[in-house]
Amino acid sequence: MSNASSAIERFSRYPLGESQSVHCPVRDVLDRIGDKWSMLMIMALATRPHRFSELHRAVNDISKRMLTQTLRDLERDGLITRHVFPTKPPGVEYRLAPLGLSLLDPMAGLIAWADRCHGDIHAARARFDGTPVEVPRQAFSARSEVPPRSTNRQG
Amino acid sequence: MSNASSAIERFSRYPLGESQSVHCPVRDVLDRIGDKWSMLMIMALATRPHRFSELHRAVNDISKRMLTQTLRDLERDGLITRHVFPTKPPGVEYRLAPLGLSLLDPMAGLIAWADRCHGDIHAARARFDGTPVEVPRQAFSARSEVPPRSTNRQG
DNA sequence: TGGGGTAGGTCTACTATAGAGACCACCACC
DNA sequence: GGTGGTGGTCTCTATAGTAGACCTACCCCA
Repeated sequence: MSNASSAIERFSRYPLGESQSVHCPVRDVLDRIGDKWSMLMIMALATRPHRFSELHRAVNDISKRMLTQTLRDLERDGLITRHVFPTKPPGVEYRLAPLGLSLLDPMAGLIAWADRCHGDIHAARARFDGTPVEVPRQAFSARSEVPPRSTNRQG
Repeated sequence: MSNASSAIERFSRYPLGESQSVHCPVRDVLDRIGDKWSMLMIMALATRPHRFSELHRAVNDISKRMLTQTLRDLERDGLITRHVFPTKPPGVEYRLAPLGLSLLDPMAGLIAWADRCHGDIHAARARFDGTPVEVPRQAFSARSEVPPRSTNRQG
């Protein structure tokens, strides 16, 4: 947590709104790699190049459609490259481009955090789900007709 | 890129498939903070506590519905806390919990990367969109009836 | 010689999720 | 006494994601 304060300073420089998204690399990049599959692809490719179906097996709950689309977007953004081998049937290999490689380091920090903290997160989640909401979320509405929303929406 | 290789080693330890997602903190955490808004909220709250409508103004293209939901999920996972002030009308303040604070550091690395590389990403994107696909993506199907997919899907 | 398997995708239909915007109750202010 | 601001919820619609059939072309096996 040493440079968290410098992080704070850095964050405060960015306008987060959509209207300035052209000035906001954060929005720009988060929209790209912050989807459900992109980081998983990068992680899979981090160790070695993968074939299409290898990736499909590695991340076994992605649909082929989303796999194709994610891979294409990643290629479009220069994070991965696509190599076709003229075998029969042709094989296609995906590998990290230098830009994608440069993402590994910052990603590793996030992964490490996830690894450290997912226990705490689960604990907090269990606590939250178990704790009845004594006052309704809607700050006004003091009317007692509305039930406390049953509190156990264990999504 | 100094510890990218250690990152690679780290990544290779994780099973990325859904079937083992209970063993995969990456999936677990990415599904939470890897959505469209969570990181933006964390960033906004990094500098100081915010009221509900302050957050809405800071990230002006989020709907109130998603704002509520994102905030609640973040609270549920122990990343932020929610404080109600008994003013008239009541005010609600959101602030980073220690767990959320600990996320700032790894996030800062990602933000810095985004800042450094979004120029390259845009360049790659323009290059990709400008480059006609000389061979159809579908590796077989050498039939020339299918047009080269018009290549300019400038999404 | 014909059927099944594999490769890398595409296409269509269905479903889950996000977004838009109305609404709520209350109060301060002009 | 109408307007705007408070923190949300609700419903409806649009968009995105999922499941799964399908495609071409080759190989192996019988």
